[in-house]
Amino acid sequence: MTTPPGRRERKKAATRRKIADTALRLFLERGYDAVGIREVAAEADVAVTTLFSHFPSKEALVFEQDADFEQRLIRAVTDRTPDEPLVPALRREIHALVRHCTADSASPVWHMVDTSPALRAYEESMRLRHAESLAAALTADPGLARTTTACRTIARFTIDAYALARESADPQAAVDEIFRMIEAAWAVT
Amino acid sequence: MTTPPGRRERKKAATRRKIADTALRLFLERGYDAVGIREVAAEADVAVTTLFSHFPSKEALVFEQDADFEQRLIRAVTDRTPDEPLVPALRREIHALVRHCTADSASPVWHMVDTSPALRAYEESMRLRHAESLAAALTADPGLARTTTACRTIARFTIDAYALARESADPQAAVDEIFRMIEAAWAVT
DNA sequence: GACCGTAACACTAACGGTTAGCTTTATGGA
DNA sequence: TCCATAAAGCTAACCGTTAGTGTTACGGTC
Repeated sequence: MTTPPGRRERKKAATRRKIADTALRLFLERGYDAVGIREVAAEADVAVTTLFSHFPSKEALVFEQDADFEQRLIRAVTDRTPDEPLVPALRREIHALVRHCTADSASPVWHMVDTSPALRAYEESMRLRHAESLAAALTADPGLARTTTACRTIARFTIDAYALARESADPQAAVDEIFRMIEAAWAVT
Repeated sequence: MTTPPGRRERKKAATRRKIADTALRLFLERGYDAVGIREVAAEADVAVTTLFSHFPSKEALVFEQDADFEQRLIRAVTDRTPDEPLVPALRREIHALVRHCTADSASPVWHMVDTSPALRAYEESMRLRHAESLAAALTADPGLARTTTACRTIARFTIDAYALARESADPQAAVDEIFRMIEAAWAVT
């Protein structure tokens, strides 16, 4: 634990980043389906097996920051001030996440995701994992005191809000509209 | 429409059923991952290309009745009596669907689904399609008069209810609990 | 009843993602 | 200095899936 990132770990991180950057660049230049794994590996100057030791699948190359999304959601629950109610905290975080991924700079990536069935399917199963993590955080919060089913339901609804808002013409308004519904749903539990 | 299924169509249906039955039998006997497509095709005595002309993917072999699920959901909306409110109609249908797929006879299949990541991912993207169809039916219902976002939201929530209930220890109770939340969400739109 | 368009099926060969098995390199600690 | 081990590499395949190209047999038409 006394090791301020050693050379080994730095090299590993560099390899990982080089692979991800190369992959994203090629995908955006020529299309996700038109670029093969062998090509990404060659361009990043690594072996195919190395690529797969850093990323579990081709789709995962596109969702590199996967874990960030999950962490932010969970922190929105665990790091909120003791008197702040749950749903507004979730809404605030979803607002921020939607704003982040509908920003102009991120738009080419999301356009690519939206037009590739494989990427859409992968994203959806990712979101499911996030919903499960969020549900676990809700269940663990002693201030909430709801059933497991209620927690899992609100977690799913929250992820739904993100997904629906992202596809909406007016994402921020959609978040508000859906969260009014979530607020009501939470209130009856 | 005056054609009482000709021989051609009967043979096609027979081939389709033979493939699906063979696949399900092999999958249950030896595990989904342990049985390859070439093996299913050989056992059903068809060419691999024939198999893929009947089913779009290996996973689709397991979810043969896919379309039924979707149709039932939509009919629950369109075929309800003019004065019956929406949410109870949806709840009734989800109750029936959950009962159907948690029946003892269906349990081995669902256990297989639950233990195969590929099948779970496929099921989830199937449900998404169903949610979109349901949302379209809701949007088209002149008696509802809600925003597109509200319709899509309720459609997703309904699918969530199905998915969560199926995994719950007491599925019927879970449906009721989640639908109390959906009822409240619908009421505020 | 012969005839033709076509739907269903078959065969081969390949492509692209993914993995197993094994070797090589280089880093961090003893 | 030397060893254990993590990282990366190479080969060779497996598996789902598809394109390309016939071949058969059904169904409607003359």
